[in-house]
Amino acid sequence: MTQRMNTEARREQIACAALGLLAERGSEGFNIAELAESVGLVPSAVYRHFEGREDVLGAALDVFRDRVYALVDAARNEAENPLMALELLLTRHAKLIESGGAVPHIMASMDVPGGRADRRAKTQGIFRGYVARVEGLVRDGQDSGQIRSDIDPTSAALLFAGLIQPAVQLRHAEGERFDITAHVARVWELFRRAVGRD
Amino acid sequence: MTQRMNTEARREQIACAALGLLAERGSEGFNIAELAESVGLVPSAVYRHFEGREDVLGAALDVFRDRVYALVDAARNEAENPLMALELLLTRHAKLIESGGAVPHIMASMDVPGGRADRRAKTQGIFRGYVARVEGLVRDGQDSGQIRSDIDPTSAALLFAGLIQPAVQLRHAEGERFDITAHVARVWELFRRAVGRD
DNA sequence: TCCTCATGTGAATCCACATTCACATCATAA
DNA sequence: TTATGATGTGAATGTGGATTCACATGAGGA
Repeated sequence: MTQRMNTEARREQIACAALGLLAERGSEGFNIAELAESVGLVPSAVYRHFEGREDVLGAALDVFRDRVYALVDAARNEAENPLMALELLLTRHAKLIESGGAVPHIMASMDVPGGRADRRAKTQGIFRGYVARVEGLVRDGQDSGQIRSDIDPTSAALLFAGLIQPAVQLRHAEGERFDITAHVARVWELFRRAVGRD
Repeated sequence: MTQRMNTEARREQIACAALGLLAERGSEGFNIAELAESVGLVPSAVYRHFEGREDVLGAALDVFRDRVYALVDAARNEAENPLMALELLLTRHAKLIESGGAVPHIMASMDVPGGRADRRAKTQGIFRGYVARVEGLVRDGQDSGQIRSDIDPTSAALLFAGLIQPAVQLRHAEGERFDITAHVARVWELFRRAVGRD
């Protein structure tokens, strides 16, 4: 038998693995059997820790939310000023995409229509929260004078989000041939010209 | 019995209906029973005209591709110059989103990972084609001097695509409360400042 | 040591769909 | 008018995957 674990640790482990599968296969291809195998369990064991498939997906999204928000907060804390925080955030997104990390990948493909209503609501909430945080950075940038004050912060935040989303798709289509780091560097210049105060 | 149709017309009708359902439910929620009902047929009748579910989805994506490309080409033909073509294209995307039209909706939520390999390849091909067309507009804009020539056309095209994608998500989350037309007008100004030659 | 509860297992079930099939019906051409 | 092929129908059938269940096992306390 597999090494036993208390349910709290197991839940966390399963949720993380689920996030990985979700990023890899999408919610359509996500299935319990593969999830169980990826953590060295038998499918039925998953039900010791979760109500069911939807519950697992919900937990995976919670992990996702925490990671995304942590990414923004880290960039905010580590950078010298709001504009540099945005740049740092952008390059970190790019790195995650390059390494196959789940976060921005899911953010981009976030099933707009798919899935149950409550799951949809959750993903949308996560996205709103992300945008709100970026919006906060934009406001700070406006206060510090780096970002033009006549710009609508929400628009700027959505523009920022849009710097990555299409790149993720293209990355998926082209694979290695599409250099996401270089792309991000270029669109960052465009973004700065769009919102910057020079 | 339902009114008979020759298989060509029926295929087209079914493919269009399938695209609608795809936009509404996503590929995860898409099912033959609902599709059949939406065109007034019984599920098994669908198999008179298609090999199976994947075949239907493929046909729906063909319709999708044609519509998207037609949208770009129309904007290109109707506008006076490349920059105005991009603006026209953007506002038309916005209108479609507002009216619940499927096109940009699917473009945004385009299952990056989900689905069978061949279906994925198809959606990616459509996206690449879209980007390539926008890229062509950008090049034209550079030739005509409206767009800075030191900009990478691919980057600009992806930035353009990114103007809409996040907006679609937010629109879905906020519903009517999010005024997509107004948003698009604002990000267009940002886009123009980013790529324009003034 | 023995009890008991939490966790893990393998073998059923269940279920939502896709898919198939034998038959009905209509259009049309001879 | 009748024969034939194309299209539609309803009732099976098949199937992948989620979920349940009876049982096994190991860890920790009495």
